[in-house]
Amino acid sequence: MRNVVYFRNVAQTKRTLKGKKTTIHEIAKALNTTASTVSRALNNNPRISEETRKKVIKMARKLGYEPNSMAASLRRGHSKIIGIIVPYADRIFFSSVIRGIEEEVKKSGYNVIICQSYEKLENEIEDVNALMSAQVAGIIISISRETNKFEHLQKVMNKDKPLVLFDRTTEAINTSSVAIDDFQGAYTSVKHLVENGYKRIAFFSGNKKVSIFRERFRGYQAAMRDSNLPILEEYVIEVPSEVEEGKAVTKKLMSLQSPPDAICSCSDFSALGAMKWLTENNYKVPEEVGIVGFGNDPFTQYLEPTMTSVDQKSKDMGKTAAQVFLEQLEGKNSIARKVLLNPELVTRASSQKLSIGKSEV
Amino acid sequence: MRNVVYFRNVAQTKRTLKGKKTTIHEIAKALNTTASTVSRALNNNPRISEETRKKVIKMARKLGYEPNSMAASLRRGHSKIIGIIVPYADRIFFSSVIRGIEEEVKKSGYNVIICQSYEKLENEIEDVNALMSAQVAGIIISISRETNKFEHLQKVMNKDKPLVLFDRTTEAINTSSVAIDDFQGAYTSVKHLVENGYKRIAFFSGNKKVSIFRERFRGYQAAMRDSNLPILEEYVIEVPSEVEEGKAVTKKLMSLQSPPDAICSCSDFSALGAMKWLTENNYKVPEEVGIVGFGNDPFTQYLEPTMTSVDQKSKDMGKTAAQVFLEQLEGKNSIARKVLLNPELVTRASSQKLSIGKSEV
DNA sequence: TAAAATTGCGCAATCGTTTACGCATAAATG
DNA sequence: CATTTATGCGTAAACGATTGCGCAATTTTA
Repeated sequence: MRNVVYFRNVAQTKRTLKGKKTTIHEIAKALNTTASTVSRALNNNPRISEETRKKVIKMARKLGYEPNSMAASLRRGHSKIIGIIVPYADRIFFSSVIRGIEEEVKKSGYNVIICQSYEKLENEIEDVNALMSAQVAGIIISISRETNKFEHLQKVMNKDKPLVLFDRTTEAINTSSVAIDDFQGAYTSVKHLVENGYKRIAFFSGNKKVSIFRERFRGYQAAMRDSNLPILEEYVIEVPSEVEEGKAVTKKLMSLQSPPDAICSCSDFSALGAMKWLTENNYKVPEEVGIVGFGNDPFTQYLEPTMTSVDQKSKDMGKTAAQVFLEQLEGKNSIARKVLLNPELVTRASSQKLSIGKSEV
Repeated sequence: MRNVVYFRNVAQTKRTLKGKKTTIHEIAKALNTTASTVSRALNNNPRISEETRKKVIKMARKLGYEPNSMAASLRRGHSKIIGIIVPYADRIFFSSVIRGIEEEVKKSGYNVIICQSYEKLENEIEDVNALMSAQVAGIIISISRETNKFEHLQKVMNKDKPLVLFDRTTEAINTSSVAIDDFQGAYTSVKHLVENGYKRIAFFSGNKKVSIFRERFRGYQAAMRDSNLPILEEYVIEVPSEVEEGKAVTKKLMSLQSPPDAICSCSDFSALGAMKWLTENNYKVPEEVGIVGFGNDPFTQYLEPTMTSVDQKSKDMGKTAAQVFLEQLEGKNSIARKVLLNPELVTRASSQKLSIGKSEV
């Protein structure tokens, strides 16, 4: 089952010019000075004359000097590398956050090293160890679903290294975090549905053990209450974030005596399942049933009808996490920050039975 | 425009236990031996007795020893970190490859550090420098569209560090690469369309300056020729990978005197544009026009109709790139390998006007 | 049983920087 | 003009591991 069509082996140019990598010592020797002067010149230390600095830089270039940041890091006690741990690096949400972080920290000369926990606590712990061993400047992490112990994270803090949680946060350790306001996300979704004339609004919940899902559920409850709508027990269902699950649940929901006329979901995928089942069974979306997803996965904009969804501001989240991290790193404040970002409801066709073209009631 | 709802500042526990990180020297002292013995014991050096090894490991654990891999790397001359450079880390294709690489190299104790070139040669060069400075073991890269000089990559090779290209490769430097067989991908797509009864097959090409697109075009040509179908000049169009572009081009195509009855696209997005325009204008897909995309982006499976597309084997590609890299690293062969993976045509509804339910003509 | 090989471990150099100290010389201050 | 203060740079000790070399003690081989 090797997926290889053909290998082609090409003789490779013998690498000859072994060129002994040049260090600051060579530069010093060439300039008849010492390594300390060179180091200082290269690091813009004010205690060096402009003249010397110029000469050093010139010679460095001439000799093709390339700094060894590992040696520097060893001496300094930490590197300019930031560890990131996510459950999966190829989920659009996480890869987008990663991109946001990378963009932001690069400005300050940092790089990021990526680890995946695959939702396993065990992997997460190993990753933390590997990162600490690599002497990262600190860690930015979205904890795995499984994580219920936090010694490994506490250890990071004990070493005085910045630790920033994002999206999947916890109150169990006292450190900075960045997340979206999940309550607000769900609240806005429901309000939007109400404004568009839907009244019997079902809720696809997530695992209530996870705080972000509890928050979203609270948002749903509050919005329903504020809209003077009843919260029916049979309308609130825990649905895994899968298309098929969404289909199955929708089928059940629609066979109730009094089926819902809208679905507010905690996941784009279960929302998609709902939409698929409905259209396959000749229900009109959004005319008969309105749908709002959560996550604003790219696919939502390509569906027919296009799907309204809550955007989680992933890139912003990355950027903000990076900022909080760097702030912590500069050591300005040893105070834990809890940042909540505003989610954005991206309204599309699936939730607007009224006034197609207009925006609100 | 700061997207912050509220900050909450929480007093942070004063970190007291400064605990002087323990090194192999402390372990040695505690055991009344030397650092070399400890180092050897910890690294499974055969020249150490099992008894001593046991004692060392026990003491290491007791003292909460954590290795400083930077010190080790400095001594060794390279770290156990692999640099990855991609145009964008949040594109599903790249993030998927990254995941594949990470999964594979982790087994050998390596970590990956991610850089983004944003399709700029300038960034790519800077990234290479940063990675070299960080003393990475080597680099795995998908070059930017802009990259037309290769000194920065040659430099990596000159330092005897493995360099592996993936997807976006080049013949300009003599190093290993992993890509899919783009010719085959397009060829199979067209053959599939022919087998499903389509004859007037248009081709959405990419930028012909890029080799992967040239290959795909060759695949299209060959398949048409092998099927005894004419290649009409007006059916071959260079279309940027955008939904709107796909729409516009399709509109033009369908207003030809003799419009195509199928579209083979080099991009899922332009293919989606085609499909959107067609359904919006009351053409039936796949009955009147068949469509095949390229990339197998996740959204293709959620469309209505579901879209046939060529899967680029991104995770496999990552895995393979990692394997080739590690092989190169072990230094077994200083021979450049050019690996081509087989793409996989994922057949769905958009390309099968015949025999819905059956598989072939 | 003498010679050779193996085992187990210590010594000390090394990887390439950074940085606390110290010491001149020059400039600023009173 | 005598003190400070500032400027510019060298000395040498880290940072924490790895490893070639050497030397006993033990085991194997002939």
